[in-house]
Amino acid sequence: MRYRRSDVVARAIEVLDAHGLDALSMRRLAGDLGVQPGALYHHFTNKDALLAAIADEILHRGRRPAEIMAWDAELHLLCLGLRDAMRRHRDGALLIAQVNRSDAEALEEPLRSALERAGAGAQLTRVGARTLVRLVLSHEDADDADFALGLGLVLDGLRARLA
Amino acid sequence: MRYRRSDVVARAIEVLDAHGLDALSMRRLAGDLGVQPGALYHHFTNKDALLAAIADEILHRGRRPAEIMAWDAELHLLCLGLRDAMRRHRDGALLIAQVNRSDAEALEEPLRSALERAGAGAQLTRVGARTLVRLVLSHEDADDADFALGLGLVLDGLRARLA
DNA sequence: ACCTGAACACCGTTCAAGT
DNA sequence: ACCTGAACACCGTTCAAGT
Repeated sequence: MRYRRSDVVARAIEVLDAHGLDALSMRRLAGDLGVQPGALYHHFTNKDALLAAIADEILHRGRRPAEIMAWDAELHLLCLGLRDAMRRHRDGALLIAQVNRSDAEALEEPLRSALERAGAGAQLTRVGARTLVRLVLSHEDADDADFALGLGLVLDGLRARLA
Repeated sequence: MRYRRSDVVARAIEVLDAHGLDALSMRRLAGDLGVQPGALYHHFTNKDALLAAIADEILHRGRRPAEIMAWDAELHLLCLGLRDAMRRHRDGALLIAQVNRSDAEALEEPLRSALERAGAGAQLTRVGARTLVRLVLSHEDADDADFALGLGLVLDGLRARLA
């Protein structure tokens, strides 16, 4: 048997979409790939590393090119993009939230730079980016109108402090 | 061996505080209580039911009496109370968030009634309560000043729509 | 009613040994 | 370098049988 690291991630995403995060075990994945469980540890130091690689793949698929626009419009767009990337996969929000607990920087970074360009101080940048990311991650189940309203609440608060 | 349902919950909270949510297994808990694993299933239908009972206990310990005050001050106080209850226990936010995924009503209800008294419509009540609860649950790690700012952002948005 | 004993069907992870 | 085989140390849950 021979396979690449990226094959493991690709197959893992298929398992995720078809059966959910609970079914995504190292043993099952190894079985699907026709390999012994221990073999996966040659490509990933542990399960968290595999989940991080999956999250990375899911998020990079949903990347959009940077455009020049107002800071609040950019934040809005970034949040919608993150939401879309999550929602393309079963348990996407659950997976991203789990990975985000040990590495919050990656997801928050684009939001931070938009807030900094808007003239936000260190605290408002930190709290604004974190609040928006967690809002997206925790509203996977909400419909689009409810999500837009929730996002609007936070953006209003930011506008009141940055206008 | 003889013990009550409440003994199981009490001991579970001790395990939680001392060793974290990962260490809180049915088997370990049974061992601590000097009982076979299967015995716990006479008091709780499954592990989720036990976790729900623990969450219930943690939240009821942090209950405060209702007072007459402005709706935004009440929302602020309810969120602080929820945050305090969570933070009294190791992995408190993680536990509550997990239980909240299958039963969101219980936590949101007090916030909903405050928003309704403020004259919010059905959508704003629903989204406002959900956003605030999830904000609290996702900011366990933030310090008090950052949390207050994050809460202020959302409350500003609500005020802009309810003033 | 409440618990034991024992099983069933799983996990993540490690590691000597093979190729 | 990459994988197998086999083990270690765990899980949640069920259920006949005992008291």
